[in-house]
Amino acid sequence: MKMSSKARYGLYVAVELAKNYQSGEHLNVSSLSQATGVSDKYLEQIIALMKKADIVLATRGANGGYILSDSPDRITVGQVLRAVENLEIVDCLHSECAQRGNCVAHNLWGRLYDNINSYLDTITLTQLAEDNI
Amino acid sequence: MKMSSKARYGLYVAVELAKNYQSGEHLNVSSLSQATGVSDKYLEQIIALMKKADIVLATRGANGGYILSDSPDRITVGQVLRAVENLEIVDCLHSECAQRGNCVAHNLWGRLYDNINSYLDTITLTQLAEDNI
DNA sequence: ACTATTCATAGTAAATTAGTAGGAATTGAA
DNA sequence: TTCAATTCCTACTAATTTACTATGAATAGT
Repeated sequence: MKMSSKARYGLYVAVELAKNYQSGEHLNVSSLSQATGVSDKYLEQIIALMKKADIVLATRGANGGYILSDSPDRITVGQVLRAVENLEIVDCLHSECAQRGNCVAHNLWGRLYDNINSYLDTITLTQLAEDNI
Repeated sequence: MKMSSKARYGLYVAVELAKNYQSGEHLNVSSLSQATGVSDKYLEQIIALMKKADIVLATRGANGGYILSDSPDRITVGQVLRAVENLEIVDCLHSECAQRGNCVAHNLWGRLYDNINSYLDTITLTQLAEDNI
Protein backbone atom coordinates (compact mmCIF):
# COMPACT_ATOMS: atom_id res chain seq x y z
CA MET A 1 0.00 0.00 0.00
CA LYS A 2 1.89 3.00 -1.31
CA MET A 3 1.09 6.59 -2.05
CA SER A 4 1.67 7.27 -5.74
CA SER A 5 4.05 9.89 -7.05
CA LYS A 6 1.00 11.94 -7.93
CA ALA A 7 0.09 12.11 -4.28
CA ARG A 8 3.59 13.12 -3.26
CA TYR A 9 4.06 15.65 -6.03
CA GLY A 10 0.54 16.94 -5.59
CA LEU A 11 1.41 17.98 -2.06
CA TYR A 12 4.58 19.70 -3.25
CA VAL A 13 2.55 21.73 -5.70
CA ALA A 14 -0.09 22.51 -3.11
CA VAL A 15 2.51 23.80 -0.70
CA GLU A 16 4.13 26.01 -3.34
CA LEU A 17 0.76 27.44 -4.23
CA ALA A 18 -0.02 27.93 -0.55
CA LYS A 19 3.17 29.91 -0.04
CA ASN A 20 2.29 32.04 -3.04
CA TYR A 21 -1.37 32.56 -2.22
CA GLN A 22 -1.02 35.88 -0.40
CA SER A 23 0.64 37.54 -3.38
CA GLY A 24 -2.46 37.00 -5.48
CA GLU A 25 -0.24 36.13 -8.41
CA HIS A 26 -0.43 33.04 -10.52
CA LEU A 27 2.39 30.52 -10.70
CA ASN A 28 3.03 28.80 -14.00
CA VAL A 29 3.98 25.18 -14.48
CA SER A 30 7.61 25.86 -15.21
CA SER A 31 8.16 27.67 -11.94
CA LEU A 32 6.35 24.90 -10.08
CA SER A 33 8.47 22.39 -11.94
CA GLN A 34 11.59 24.20 -10.85
CA ALA A 35 10.46 24.49 -7.24
CA THR A 36 9.53 20.83 -6.96
CA GLY A 37 12.01 19.13 -9.26
CA VAL A 38 9.26 17.34 -11.16
CA SER A 39 8.97 17.52 -14.95
CA ASP A 40 6.56 20.17 -16.14
CA LYS A 41 4.67 17.80 -18.38
CA TYR A 42 3.96 15.46 -15.51
CA LEU A 43 3.02 18.32 -13.23
CA GLU A 44 0.53 19.58 -15.79
CA GLN A 45 -1.37 16.35 -15.47
CA ILE A 46 -1.32 16.42 -11.72
CA ILE A 47 -2.45 20.02 -11.54
CA ALA A 48 -5.21 19.25 -14.03
CA LEU A 49 -6.63 16.85 -11.46
CA MET A 50 -6.52 19.52 -8.78
CA LYS A 51 -8.23 21.93 -11.08
CA LYS A 52 -10.95 19.42 -11.84
CA ALA A 53 -11.48 19.10 -8.08
CA ASP A 54 -11.76 22.90 -7.80
CA ILE A 55 -8.74 23.19 -5.58
CA VAL A 56 -6.84 25.41 -7.99
CA LEU A 57 -7.88 28.03 -10.51
CA ALA A 58 -6.06 28.46 -13.80
CA THR A 59 -5.63 31.25 -16.30
CA ARG A 60 -4.31 30.49 -19.76
CA GLY A 61 -2.16 32.45 -22.11
CA ALA A 62 0.72 34.80 -21.40
CA ASN A 63 1.19 35.50 -17.68
CA GLY A 64 -1.18 32.66 -16.94
CA GLY A 65 -0.73 30.04 -14.29
CA TYR A 66 -2.29 28.63 -11.18
CA ILE A 67 -3.49 29.81 -7.83
CA LEU A 68 -5.35 28.09 -5.01
CA SER A 69 -9.09 28.49 -5.22
CA ASP A 70 -9.29 29.36 -1.53
CA SER A 71 -7.12 30.35 1.39
CA PRO A 72 -4.63 27.60 2.26
CA ASP A 73 -6.01 27.40 5.76
CA ARG A 74 -9.33 26.32 4.32
CA ILE A 75 -7.92 23.60 2.05
CA THR A 76 -6.96 20.31 3.62
CA VAL A 77 -4.37 17.73 2.73
CA GLY A 78 -7.23 15.28 2.35
CA GLN A 79 -8.81 17.40 -0.37
CA VAL A 80 -5.57 17.51 -2.30
CA LEU A 81 -4.83 13.81 -1.98
CA ARG A 82 -8.32 12.75 -2.95
CA ALA A 83 -8.05 15.00 -6.01
CA VAL A 84 -4.89 13.40 -7.36
CA GLU A 85 -5.22 9.84 -6.15
CA ASN A 86 -7.87 7.30 -5.41
CA LEU A 87 -7.64 6.74 -1.68
CA GLU A 88 -10.27 4.01 -1.68
CA ILE A 89 -8.18 1.22 -0.31
CA VAL A 90 -10.33 -1.53 -1.80
CA ASP A 91 -12.52 -1.49 -4.90
CA CYS A 92 -15.67 -2.65 -3.17
CA LEU A 93 -15.63 0.14 -0.62
CA HIS A 94 -18.83 1.77 -1.77
CA SER A 95 -20.15 -0.99 -3.95
CA GLU A 96 -20.69 -4.68 -3.38
CA CYS A 97 -17.76 -7.06 -2.99
CA ALA A 98 -17.31 -10.07 -5.23
CA GLN A 99 -18.07 -12.01 -2.04
CA ARG A 100 -21.52 -10.48 -1.81
CA GLY A 101 -22.10 -9.65 1.78
CA ASN A 102 -19.84 -12.50 2.80
CA CYS A 103 -16.70 -10.45 2.98
CA VAL A 104 -15.63 -10.33 6.60
CA ALA A 105 -13.41 -7.34 5.95
CA HIS A 106 -15.90 -5.03 4.27
CA ASN A 107 -16.68 -2.99 7.36
CA LEU A 108 -13.04 -2.91 8.36
CA TRP A 109 -12.04 -1.31 5.07
CA GLY A 110 -14.80 1.23 5.41
CA ARG A 111 -13.69 2.22 8.88
CA LEU A 112 -10.07 2.38 7.88
CA TYR A 113 -10.95 4.58 4.93
CA ASP A 114 -12.92 6.92 7.17
CA ASN A 115 -10.09 6.96 9.64
CA ILE A 116 -7.52 7.93 7.05
CA ASN A 117 -9.67 10.67 5.60
CA SER A 118 -10.59 12.08 8.97
CA TYR A 119 -6.97 12.45 9.83
CA LEU A 120 -6.01 13.95 6.49
CA ASP A 121 -8.82 16.45 6.75
CA THR A 122 -7.57 17.79 10.05
CA ILE A 123 -4.46 19.18 8.37
CA THR A 124 -4.58 22.32 6.28
CA LEU A 125 -2.14 23.41 3.62
CA THR A 126 -1.04 26.23 5.89
CA GLN A 127 -0.10 23.71 8.55
CA LEU A 128 1.66 21.53 6.02
CA ALA A 129 3.63 24.45 4.61
CA GLU A 130 4.72 25.41 8.13
CA ASP A 131 5.43 21.78 8.99
CA ASN A 132 3.08 22.26 11.91
CA ILE A 133 1.85 18.69 11.97
CA MET B 1 -3.43 3.61 -2.71
CA LYS B 2 -4.84 0.11 -2.66
CA MET B 3 -4.61 -2.87 -0.39
CA SER B 4 -3.12 -5.80 -2.29
CA SER B 5 -4.86 -9.11 -2.78
CA LYS B 6 -2.43 -10.53 -0.22
CA ALA B 7 -3.83 -8.19 2.38
CA ARG B 8 -7.40 -9.09 1.54
CA TYR B 9 -6.80 -12.81 1.33
CA GLY B 10 -4.58 -12.72 4.39
CA LEU B 11 -7.52 -11.52 6.43
CA TYR B 12 -9.74 -14.26 5.01
CA VAL B 13 -7.23 -16.85 6.13
CA ALA B 14 -6.80 -15.24 9.52
CA VAL B 15 -10.54 -15.30 10.12
CA GLU B 16 -10.83 -18.95 9.13
CA LEU B 17 -8.00 -19.82 11.47
CA ALA B 18 -9.60 -17.74 14.20
CA LYS B 19 -12.87 -19.62 13.86
CA ASN B 20 -10.98 -22.88 14.07
CA TYR B 21 -8.68 -21.96 16.93
CA GLN B 22 -10.78 -23.38 19.75
CA SER B 23 -10.78 -26.86 18.22
CA GLY B 24 -7.00 -27.03 18.54
CA GLU B 25 -6.90 -28.72 15.14
CA HIS B 26 -4.81 -27.65 12.19
CA LEU B 27 -6.35 -26.53 8.93
CA ASN B 28 -4.58 -27.43 5.72
CA VAL B 29 -4.19 -25.22 2.69
CA SER B 30 -6.79 -26.99 0.62
CA SER B 31 -9.51 -26.43 3.19
CA LEU B 32 -8.48 -22.78 3.51
CA SER B 33 -8.51 -22.54 -0.26
CA GLN B 34 -12.00 -23.94 -0.33
CA ALA B 35 -13.23 -21.65 2.44
CA THR B 36 -11.79 -18.52 0.86
CA GLY B 37 -12.02 -19.22 -2.84
CA VAL B 38 -8.35 -18.45 -3.38
CA SER B 39 -6.02 -20.88 -5.15
CA ASP B 40 -4.04 -23.05 -2.78
CA LYS B 41 -0.73 -22.22 -4.41
CA TYR B 42 -1.26 -18.53 -3.85
CA LEU B 43 -2.49 -19.05 -0.31
CA GLU B 44 0.64 -21.05 0.49
CA GLN B 45 2.71 -17.97 -0.21
CA ILE B 46 0.51 -15.71 1.83
CA ILE B 47 0.44 -18.07 4.80
CA ALA B 48 4.22 -18.41 4.57
CA LEU B 49 4.43 -14.68 5.29
CA MET B 50 2.19 -15.05 8.30
CA LYS B 51 4.26 -17.91 9.55
CA LYS B 52 7.44 -15.89 9.16
CA ALA B 53 5.79 -13.21 11.29
CA ASP B 54 4.96 -15.84 13.93
CA ILE B 55 1.24 -15.34 13.57
CA VAL B 56 0.59 -18.93 12.56
CA LEU B 57 2.22 -22.22 13.40
CA ALA B 58 2.55 -24.99 10.85
CA THR B 59 2.97 -28.72 10.97
CA ARG B 60 4.06 -30.62 7.91
CA GLY B 61 3.24 -34.04 6.61
CA ALA B 62 0.03 -35.99 6.80
CA ASN B 63 -2.64 -34.31 8.95
CA GLY B 64 -0.51 -31.20 8.95
CA GLY B 65 -1.75 -27.69 8.50
CA TYR B 66 -1.94 -24.35 10.21
CA ILE B 67 -3.17 -22.89 13.46
CA LEU B 68 -2.91 -19.42 14.96
CA SER B 69 0.08 -19.00 17.23
CA ASP B 70 -2.09 -17.34 19.87
CA SER B 71 -5.69 -16.76 20.82
CA PRO B 72 -7.50 -14.72 18.14
CA ASP B 73 -8.38 -12.09 20.71
CA ARG B 74 -4.67 -11.42 21.16
CA ILE B 75 -3.84 -11.10 17.47
CA THR B 76 -4.72 -7.87 15.72
CA VAL B 77 -5.64 -7.05 12.17
CA GLY B 78 -2.59 -4.80 12.10
CA GLN B 79 -0.29 -7.71 12.84
CA VAL B 80 -1.77 -9.73 10.01
CA LEU B 81 -1.67 -6.92 7.49
CA ARG B 82 1.88 -5.94 8.32
CA ALA B 83 2.89 -9.57 7.90
CA VAL B 84 1.54 -9.92 4.38
CA GLU B 85 1.94 -6.42 3.02
CA ASN B 86 4.21 -3.45 3.38
CA LEU B 87 2.02 -0.77 4.90
CA GLU B 88 4.71 1.89 4.74
CA ILE B 89 2.92 4.38 2.55
CA VAL B 90 6.09 6.03 1.29
CA ASP B 91 9.59 4.61 0.90
CA CYS B 92 11.33 7.27 2.91
CA LEU B 93 9.20 6.72 5.99
CA HIS B 94 12.00 5.52 8.22
CA SER B 95 14.92 6.59 6.10
CA GLU B 96 15.85 9.84 4.44
CA CYS B 97 13.86 11.21 1.50
CA ALA B 98 15.50 11.98 -1.82
CA GLN B 99 14.70 15.58 -0.89
CA ARG B 100 16.92 15.37 2.18
CA GLY B 101 15.13 17.14 4.94
CA ASN B 102 13.42 19.37 2.42
CA CYS B 103 10.39 17.20 2.01
CA VAL B 104 7.42 19.09 3.42
CA ALA B 105 5.38 15.92 3.64
CA HIS B 106 7.78 13.72 5.58
CA ASN B 107 6.14 14.26 8.95
CA LEU B 108 2.72 13.98 7.46
CA TRP B 109 3.45 10.51 6.10
CA GLY B 110 4.83 9.46 9.44
CA ARG B 111 1.74 10.58 11.29
CA LEU B 112 -0.56 9.00 8.77
CA TYR B 113 1.33 5.73 9.03
CA ASP B 114 1.05 5.79 12.82
CA ASN B 115 -2.60 6.65 12.57
CA ILE B 116 -3.36 3.72 10.28
CA ASN B 117 -1.46 1.26 12.43
CA SER B 118 -3.00 2.47 15.64
CA TYR B 119 -6.43 1.91 14.24
CA LEU B 120 -5.61 -1.51 12.81
CA ASP B 121 -4.13 -2.60 16.10
CA THR B 122 -7.32 -1.85 18.00
CA ILE B 123 -9.13 -4.63 16.16
CA THR B 124 -8.59 -8.27 17.04
CA LEU B 125 -9.23 -11.27 14.86
CA THR B 126 -12.06 -12.23 17.18
CA GLN B 127 -13.72 -8.90 16.54
CA LEU B 128 -13.15 -9.23 12.82
CA ALA B 129 -14.59 -12.74 12.74
CA GLU B 130 -17.66 -11.55 14.62
CA ASP B 131 -17.88 -8.44 12.43
CA ASN B 132 -17.81 -6.46 15.64
CA ILE B 133 -16.06 -3.45 14.16
C1' DA C 1 1.07 38.30 -35.66
C1' DC C 2 3.84 36.40 -32.04
C1' DT C 3 4.78 34.35 -27.78
C1' DA C 4 3.65 32.32 -23.46
C1' DT C 5 0.86 29.74 -21.41
C1' DT C 6 -2.89 26.03 -20.17
C1' DC C 7 -5.55 22.06 -21.98
C1' DA C 8 -6.37 17.51 -23.96
C1' DT C 9 -5.01 13.19 -25.20
C1' DA C 10 -2.11 9.47 -26.91
C1' DG C 11 1.73 6.64 -26.31
C1' DT C 12 5.39 3.95 -23.78
C1' DA C 13 8.86 1.95 -20.58
C1' DA C 14 9.42 0.31 -16.06
C1' DA C 15 7.75 -1.57 -11.99
C1' DT C 16 4.55 -4.11 -9.40
C1' DT C 17 0.96 -7.35 -8.62
C1' DA C 18 -1.21 -11.50 -8.88
C1' DG C 19 -0.88 -15.28 -9.72
C1' DT C 20 0.99 -20.46 -11.78
C1' DA C 21 4.15 -24.22 -11.62
C1' DG C 22 7.38 -27.84 -10.22
C1' DG C 23 9.47 -30.30 -7.09
C1' DA C 24 12.03 -31.02 -2.50
C1' DA C 25 11.39 -31.98 2.48
C1' DT C 26 8.67 -33.83 6.21
C1' DT C 27 5.38 -36.59 8.70
C1' DG C 28 1.93 -40.05 9.83
C1' DA C 29 -0.08 -44.32 8.76
C1' DA C 30 -0.66 -48.85 6.39
C1' DT D 1 9.53 -49.39 4.58
C1' DT D 2 6.69 -47.55 1.44
C1' DC D 3 3.00 -44.47 0.35
C1' DA D 4 0.23 -40.51 0.61
C1' DA D 5 -0.62 -36.08 2.43
C1' DT D 6 1.07 -32.24 3.50
C1' DT D 7 4.20 -27.87 4.03
C1' DC D 8 8.24 -25.48 2.11
C1' DC D 9 11.06 -23.27 -1.38
C1' DT D 10 11.83 -20.87 -5.42
C1' DA D 11 11.43 -19.78 -10.25
C1' DC D 12 8.60 -18.10 -13.78
C1' DT D 13 4.94 -15.37 -16.23
C1' DA D 14 0.87 -12.66 -17.56
C1' DA D 15 -1.70 -8.75 -16.49
C1' DT D 16 -2.11 -4.40 -14.56
C1' DT D 17 -0.66 -0.10 -12.95
C1' DT D 18 2.49 3.61 -12.52
C1' DA D 19 5.19 7.13 -14.02
C1' DC D 20 6.22 9.35 -17.01
C1' DT D 21 7.16 11.51 -22.32
C1' DA D 22 5.32 13.59 -26.44
C1' DT D 23 2.50 16.21 -29.62
C1' DG D 24 -0.27 19.63 -30.71
C1' DA D 25 -4.61 22.42 -30.07
C1' DA D 26 -6.76 26.35 -27.62
C1' DT D 27 -6.31 30.75 -25.35
C1' DA D 28 -4.71 35.23 -23.90
C1' DG D 29 -1.71 39.16 -23.50
C1' DT D 30 1.49 42.43 -26.01
